Amino acid sequence: MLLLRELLREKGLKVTPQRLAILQTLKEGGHLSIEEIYQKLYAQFPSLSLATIYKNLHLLLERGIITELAIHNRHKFEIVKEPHSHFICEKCGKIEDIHLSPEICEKLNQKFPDSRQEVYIYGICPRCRGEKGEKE
Amino acid sequence: MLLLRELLREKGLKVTPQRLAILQTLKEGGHLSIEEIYQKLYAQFPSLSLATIYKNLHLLLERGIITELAIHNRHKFEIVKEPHSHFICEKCGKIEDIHLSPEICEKLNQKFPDSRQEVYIYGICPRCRGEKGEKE
DNA sequence: CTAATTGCAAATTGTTTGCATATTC
DNA sequence: GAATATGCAAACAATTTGCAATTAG
Repeated sequence: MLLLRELLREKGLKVTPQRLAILQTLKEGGHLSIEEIYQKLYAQFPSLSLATIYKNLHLLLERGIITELAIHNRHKFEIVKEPHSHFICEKCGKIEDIHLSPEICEKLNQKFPDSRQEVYIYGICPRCRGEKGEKE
Repeated sequence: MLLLRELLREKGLKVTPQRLAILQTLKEGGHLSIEEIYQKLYAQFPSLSLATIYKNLHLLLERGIITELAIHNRHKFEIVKEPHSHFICEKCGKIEDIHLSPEICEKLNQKFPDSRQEVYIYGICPRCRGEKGEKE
């Protein structure tokens, strides 16, 4: 289990309540947009400014503490963790971490050594698929 | 070889010089951002407005004539063609179409039936890797 | 105490909208 | 001629910057 304050110190960043809160939110929320982070934090930090979030996300990206997902035009961020891919439901918009099978990963790595693969799978999630009364 | 004007008519869009130019540019350029399209067209169409490009790209997306690539935060567009993936050079930023091996495609389709996969491979392209005098 | 961080307001950049004019079919 | 498209300017939204006040180490 990663201690957020240590993570920050390790990377040479000061530990501030705002930073911890941003990381904590990402940790809980999984994949969040800037606006979502702002909304979630507004309750505990009415003084928190968007500028601070922007500045921090840039810093955290730079230091490799978080990554940015390119889900079409909605930027999402998540804390760096083990390599994984993403499934995006085209109906409800939910994003889920998925793990490709070892064979696929191996094949990709074989074909593109020394590279980083980002795989996005767009489809309908089980929940949306299964629901009888169409949600929308 | 696809005739752009027919493509437009098929989809119920009127054929205008601006539209043709935008499509032509995309066809030649491969993957272009809005700004890039604008730059390229400015020479032949000094009157062309960004608003027109925005409006047209939305329409073309809607009708499935073009697709949008989510390359981190730089939106790129390209004309719809056979399924393919993209390689992005982290050094020079070049984007190249790549084709995954049939085995990988098959495995992905098996694992995620009825879905669309977007695969981005980030690495250093041969040109950047090979050049002795570092470009930057 | 020093350097980094915050948060405001202003500046900048990116995108969308309304509407009068022009164009396509 | 009717419906659609263009392009301008204005509106709106997203992101960045400068800076004085505050905080972490």
